[in-house]
Amino acid sequence: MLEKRYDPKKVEEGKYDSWKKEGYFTAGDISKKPFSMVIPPPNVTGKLHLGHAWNTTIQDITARYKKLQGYDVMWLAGMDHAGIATQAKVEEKLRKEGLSRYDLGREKFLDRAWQWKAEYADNIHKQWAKMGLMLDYSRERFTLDESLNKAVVHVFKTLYDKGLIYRGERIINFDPELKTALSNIEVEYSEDKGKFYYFKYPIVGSNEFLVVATTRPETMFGDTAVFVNPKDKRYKHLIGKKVINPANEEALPIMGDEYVDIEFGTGAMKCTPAHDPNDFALSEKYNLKRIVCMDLNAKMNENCGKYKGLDRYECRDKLVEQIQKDGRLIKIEDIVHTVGHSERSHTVVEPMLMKQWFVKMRPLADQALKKSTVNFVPARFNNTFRQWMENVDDWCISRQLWWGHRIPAYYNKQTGDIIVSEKPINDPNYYQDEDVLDTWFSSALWPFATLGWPNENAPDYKRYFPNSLLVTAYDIIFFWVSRMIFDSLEFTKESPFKDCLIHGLIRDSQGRKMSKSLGNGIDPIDVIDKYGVDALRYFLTTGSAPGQDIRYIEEKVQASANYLNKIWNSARYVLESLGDNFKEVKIDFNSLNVVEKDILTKLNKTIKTVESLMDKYEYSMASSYLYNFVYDDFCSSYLEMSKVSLQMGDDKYKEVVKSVLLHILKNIIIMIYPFAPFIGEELYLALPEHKKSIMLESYAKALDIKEEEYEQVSNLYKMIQDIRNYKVNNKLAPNYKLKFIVEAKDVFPGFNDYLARFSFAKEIVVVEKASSKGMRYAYKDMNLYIEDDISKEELEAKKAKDIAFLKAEIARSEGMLNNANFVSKAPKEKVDLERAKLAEFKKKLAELN
RNA sequence: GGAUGUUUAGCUCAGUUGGGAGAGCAUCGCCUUUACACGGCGGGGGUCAGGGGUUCGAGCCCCUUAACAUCCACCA
Repeated sequence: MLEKRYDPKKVEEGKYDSWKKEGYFTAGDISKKPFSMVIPPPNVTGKLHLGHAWNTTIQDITARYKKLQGYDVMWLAGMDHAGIATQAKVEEKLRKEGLSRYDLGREKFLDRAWQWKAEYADNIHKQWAKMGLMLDYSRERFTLDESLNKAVVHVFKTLYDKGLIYRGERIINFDPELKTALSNIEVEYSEDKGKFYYFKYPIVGSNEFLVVATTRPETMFGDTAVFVNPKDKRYKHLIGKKVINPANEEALPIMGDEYVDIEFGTGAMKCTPAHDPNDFALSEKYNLKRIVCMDLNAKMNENCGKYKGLDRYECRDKLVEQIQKDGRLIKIEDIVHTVGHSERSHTVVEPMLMKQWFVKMRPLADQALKKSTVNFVPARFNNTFRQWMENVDDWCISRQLWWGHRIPAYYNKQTGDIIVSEKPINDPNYYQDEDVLDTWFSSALWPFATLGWPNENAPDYKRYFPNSLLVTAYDIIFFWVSRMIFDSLEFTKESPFKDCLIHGLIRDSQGRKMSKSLGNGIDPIDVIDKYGVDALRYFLTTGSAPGQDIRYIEEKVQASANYLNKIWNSARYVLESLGDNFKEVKIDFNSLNVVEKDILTKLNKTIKTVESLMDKYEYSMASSYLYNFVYDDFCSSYLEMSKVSLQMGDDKYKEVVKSVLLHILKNIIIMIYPFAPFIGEELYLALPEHKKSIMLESYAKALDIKEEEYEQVSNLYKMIQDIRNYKVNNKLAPNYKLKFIVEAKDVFPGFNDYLARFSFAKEIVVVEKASSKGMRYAYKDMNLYIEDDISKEELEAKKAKDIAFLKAEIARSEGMLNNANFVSKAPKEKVDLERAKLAEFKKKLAELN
């Protein structure tokens, strides 16, 4: 027998290990149709947060649902080496030991990184288990695995040979703290307070000077020109002359280009080709020198005279001081401008001219735009993807790190010639590039490289690629989804997955992003310990619209747990009702009483609706329909009715009622199970007949029955509600006994018993024509009179209220029906329905008068 | 500057081809009725952001305004 209370801890205990042990998570039943997903591999940097919990729960619901539907579900487990993030963590740990990575050297450092990985992978495995994820661990991959490296190297080489990967000198975003290049999307921009410095630049051969404003004086050592707009009347005459750079006294040409905004600043702009992408473009156009003035620690270099070795900001202060002493500082304004920060270290990135490896994006992006068949859900995210693809720049893929896939390029020590090779080159005349690839370069191959590709005959690749579904949050579309799409189309000639389900971000109760600095993060494990994992899963995946952000609200998790407790207790009632000698009988729908027919019909409709919504990944709406059925139709209505049904009729019918109860319960359990697998399994195993696990079941199936509306049953439910209402309004105790007269041609068998149970009736009389003066309630083809010492005023008040209501309805209905357009243009059913309503209202009104 | 989203009950949010506005929490009243007090029953509370349009009919479709949010681009 079930405990009185749903206790998540007890329910969850042992189940995950047993599922795993039984091999339920392992795909490979080739008699079934495949359904495949790959987990977005979490970084091996730390604990999983609520965002992961949300993302993986969506996938797990899908996996469990598809499995019950009869698919061979393959949900591949895996993790990401997360180059920058992990290396930063490992280095931080080393720093606490007083070491730097250079003290250890590459080999030993990587040993430490692998140790770190092992430790955190272990954490992640534990958290996945807690969440109940049916991941296929037999196929687990890590982005640095040998097999993935093979794919990475192959992709690199192929793209290089096609000219789609090149090594070139361009302005990249440099993270001075982590000392590596970043791609454009690893830079986050924010509105920061800064200063706008106005300096005098003396004009050569004149007493005049030009005022130039800058936010970054330290880059003045890299200036190679000053630009003005040729249409700018103030400066037009100066073009071709020279000015003195107040930082280093060098003469710079004054040049004209329409790029310069006349309105902005002073209209005169210093040009620093090696430290600004726009200036770089100008340098290409006018063939200007490019002077790098910082080293890889963001310290000033030998081009900066006495400032050499200073930190960039220190240099800025000292230089401004110097210029002020020289009398060339005009003013300093406070401004707010957007500044790029490293996504990982949050330091201000330095745009710098460097030699790096790039993926030439245009051809790949164009192909992706033309050929992608990925179906984004919700569809609007297709636009997000397309827009990014249409405007994408070349992708800087080299990182000055050690933790990652090392670039398979080898340089000739004498000539510097480059060989890109899939196999290591051991020739002593060559040395390998020191850099590694951007983490996303390998993640981009995840859907196929994990399945054995580039071996196109690998069994998993043939069976599970393209993937059926990918689930991720919208903030990862650029980093990952789009890159999987273009790599997949280039290398496999197919889109990597059929559907791409996009969800939002989880925020705190006030709508703020969860972050370490705010200290508003929530550990899923704490939530699970308090409310159970099923409640957390239910909260995360219900009650929100697809693609929207959600807020973490603890009360909602509590509410979810309460709902599960409700299901638990309804199961307890059903199972206790079955008794000891219960034998399930086949339900013959046509021989049932209407009350049973009514609930089975509602169940049927629920199953169909829920299944069609689940098929569309509309988990929130599916759960909402199920909730309404469980709460209103089953628990609040039928479950109470069944108590009467179980006392009616012969023993045979009792067994039928029990079988109906069991049928409903089983279907509820199956439908709630993908959302709440632990309680689902627990209740399933408590059923009198069951398989070894609910994981071996099939999904809920609707009965093949005629789905009618059972008016008499709805009348009964309405009647009960009216009687309860009557008692409350008249301050009568709920169990106060009253006499009822039911006016009806006939009522279904047991009608009086059902009504009596809920109304505590003193007496129920069913007549065809009543002459009662009691309070009257009207239903379709039925009236109810409550015999009581009711005052005349109350009766009159009720009657007046009823009349007013009916008159209003009649007016509304007539308004519609007198509208010739409505009658002629609206669908016939709607018009007929309205006519029927009007007739009913009129009839009732006539009866009242 | 470009794009997307949001605006519905006190709060947090659902609302799938347009056809009588819903949930959770909160609130008020009654009830320890034998599945459940993590409960039951009943109630109150909304000109669905404003304006215009299409339609017989609009929370839903179109236009427009406003506020908030997010992303992309630019910023000497």
